[in-house]
Amino acid sequence: MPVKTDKDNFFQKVFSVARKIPRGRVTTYGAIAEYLGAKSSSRMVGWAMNASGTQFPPVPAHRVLNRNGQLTGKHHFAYPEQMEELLAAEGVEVFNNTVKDFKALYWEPNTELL
DNA sequence: GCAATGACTGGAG
DNA sequence: CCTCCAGCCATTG
Repeated sequence: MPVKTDKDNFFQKVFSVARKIPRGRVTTYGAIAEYLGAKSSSRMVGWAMNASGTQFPPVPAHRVLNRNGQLTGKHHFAYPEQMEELLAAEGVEVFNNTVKDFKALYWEPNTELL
């Protein structure tokens, strides 16, 4: 398919998948990285999310957590509380920087999206 | 071009 | 689920 957008293609791919995360569900950086075919670049996913705040439409980065279901990136939002607020607004309970029943809310793009 | 950094992950204890 | 160790790779200085 005609893509050849630019070097920021990696970021766009991350944003594209992140926006497909259903409301009230969460996923991990590794899941997105794996879906992109670069599971080894899970760190880059996090880096891409760093630019999510500058992208439009806004990317639900609050639905992206680490493998433990922890809100590792909460500090990168406008304010740390925002991540919990957004998750709570979607019915996701957060306790001590960790999503409650994270395992049950876990959403894998390559499995449920397709 | 090398060194340091990071919103990470998997395995082992 | 928690902690420690080592690997991975794009971005930045």
